[in-house]
Amino acid sequence: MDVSTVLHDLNEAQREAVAAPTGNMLVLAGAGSGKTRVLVHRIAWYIETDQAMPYGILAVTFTNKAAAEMRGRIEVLLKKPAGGMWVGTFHGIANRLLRAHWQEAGLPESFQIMDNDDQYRTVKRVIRALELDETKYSPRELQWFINAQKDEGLRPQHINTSGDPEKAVLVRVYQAYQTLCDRGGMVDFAELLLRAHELFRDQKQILANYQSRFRHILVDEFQDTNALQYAWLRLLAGNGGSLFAVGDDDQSIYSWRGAQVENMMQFQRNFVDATLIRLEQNYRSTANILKAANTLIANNPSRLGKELWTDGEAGEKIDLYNAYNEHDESRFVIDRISLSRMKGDPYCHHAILYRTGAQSRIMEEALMHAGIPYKVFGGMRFYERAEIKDALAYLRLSVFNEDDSSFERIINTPVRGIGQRTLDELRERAKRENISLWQSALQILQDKTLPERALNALERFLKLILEMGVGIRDIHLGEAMERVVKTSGLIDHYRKEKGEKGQARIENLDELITAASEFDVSREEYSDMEPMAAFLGHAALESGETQAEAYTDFVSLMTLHAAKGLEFEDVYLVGLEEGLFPHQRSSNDPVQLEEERRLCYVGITRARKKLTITHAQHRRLHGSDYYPQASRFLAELPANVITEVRLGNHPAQVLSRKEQTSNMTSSSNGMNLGQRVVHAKFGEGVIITLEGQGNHARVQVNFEQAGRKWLVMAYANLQTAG
DNA sequence: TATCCGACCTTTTTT
DNA sequence: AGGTCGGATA
Repeated sequence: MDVSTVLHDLNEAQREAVAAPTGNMLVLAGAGSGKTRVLVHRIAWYIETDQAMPYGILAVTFTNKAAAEMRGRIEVLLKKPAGGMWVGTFHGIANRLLRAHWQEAGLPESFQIMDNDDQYRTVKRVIRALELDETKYSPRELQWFINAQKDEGLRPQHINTSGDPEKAVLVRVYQAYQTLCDRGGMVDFAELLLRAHELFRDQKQILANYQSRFRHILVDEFQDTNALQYAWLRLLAGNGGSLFAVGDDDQSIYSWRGAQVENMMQFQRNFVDATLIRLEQNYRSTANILKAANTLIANNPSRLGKELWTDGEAGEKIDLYNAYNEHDESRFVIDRISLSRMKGDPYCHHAILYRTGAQSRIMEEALMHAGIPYKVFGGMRFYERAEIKDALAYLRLSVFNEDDSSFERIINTPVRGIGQRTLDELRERAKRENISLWQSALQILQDKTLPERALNALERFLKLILEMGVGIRDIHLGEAMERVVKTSGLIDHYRKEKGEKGQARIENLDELITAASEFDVSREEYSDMEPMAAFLGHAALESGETQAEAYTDFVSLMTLHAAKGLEFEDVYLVGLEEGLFPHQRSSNDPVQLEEERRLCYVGITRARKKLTITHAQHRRLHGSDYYPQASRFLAELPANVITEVRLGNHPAQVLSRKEQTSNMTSSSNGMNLGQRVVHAKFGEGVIITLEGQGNHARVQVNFEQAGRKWLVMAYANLQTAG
């Protein structure tokens, strides 16, 4: 292939980035500016100009999907497989490193990867073992705490509790959790990164080897990197390497899970020779859509700065519809989609994007009612399903008896008469003797410290696992999986579950057997792993992308977060209301508010041809009524690219009588939702929530001056106003 | 020991 | 409103 092919079809800024001399570079790539294209072409450029072999290139992404796409596009461009090149997620690459250097990393050879759910259960076990009050120390929060520490690269001993007894407890849980993980050879997601970082930091020889191998490192979505990922990259890049980082600070929407946009600013300080290139020409959206996006995001004070432009058409204006309520909103959206479809646009050109997952239901109902095919993205993934995790736990336990978390998961699934008493005894002894649950069970069987019944049940369980494990490492993965599913009793167990759910679970178990038989252990990235470890790692790290079946036409429904990186002809951005978007929990903090705005920016820039925004005057949420104000983001959009949609027939007339009456009903106190009231101290406001009856009735009022207050009707002495 | 009921909570999600 | 989780109950 000719080098010119690599530079062909690129704009000036893209070409500059692709053909820049080897060195550190930060590419500020706006939405739709050909970010992946630049990454892929940069790699091809290295190879075609003989600056690098595929063997010397490392490309890192955040999702498996992005990694797969990148690899695919590179191979298309090079017209050959890119053997020897590492393309993967941070976690996938960390896993690969740790499998190859498990000894130096201080891990057992076949360490297990825990997913979120495994981690949650383990944290919970630790809290119980430490006899802490679960209501005071919630497992969720502790899990979050532990991950936040790891994301910062902190081990328990590094954390300064500075005499804070509360924090000391958190650290104690972290410590106990880590001890438990280490004993069972369990590695959580953050631990993968932490160990990979420590490996490079502490093993100079290993680091030197990889530094001399990967002279060319490329990172996608750089704005999403956390402290640890960036530190790891810096170690690997060292002084002589070249780090090509592509990102967009305006699309940083994951700070709440540790991503640090500051890494982009930091990059230029850490790599003083680094060049900065901006990709601002947009190939996706119309000029009107870009104008809206640019104007909105300009309200964020802390940006690197960038303005998208296109040489394409202005396009249609953005439609804005103020719905009567959420049903009217969904009806409006679905009517529009039907109309568009009649004009010849397939359903798959349409996406409905929302802030919170709870908003999908109303849309789904309306779509179902209208008989429009749709798909909700971002539900439970294949390998996260209970039945799949059960089967994998059997597999793990049969291979590695000491795996406590698998033991806990399946000891009584299906129910086999092993109850709380037995479990307590098992845990108690395991803790006392500092042994695994399996060993604890063996001892109990020997000492007969439980009633006959329980002992029998326990013995049957151990025998089952032992028999299951005979020679299981030596047979094909598919056969192993089949044996596990067939002998575990899971099929019968799930057959008893009523409804279609049980049937679906059994089908999933069948699919798991298929997945195991078809799993390709010969892939290059698994070269340092045993087949079983490779498969289990795959199950944890690639929890089964919710992939659309090919050749089917459907409307896509997803959260704004899930929409990042995607594009659609027609985008419906729904629920643009204060409290919902920006979300209540972000509205009080300027930093979080900026992130909400970036989220809105992401949403707007998903649209190619047409953007429609909706908000409702009245919305039922978590069982109570809200009369939200329009989102502040609407006021930040330029008026000259917006068309306010007024329907010929007023929405209220479309409502059924039942809906009208239910919405008009006033409470027993003569107060209505949305009613303006006066309070002696707080002044004027609007009732936004009504709860309870008579003397117990409480209202939430949004006061113009004093903000939101909860008041008890019996004491508040509210007067109606306006 | 298994099942049922009610209290509680409710942003975003990848690995 | 709807799902989850833990405790109470049969």
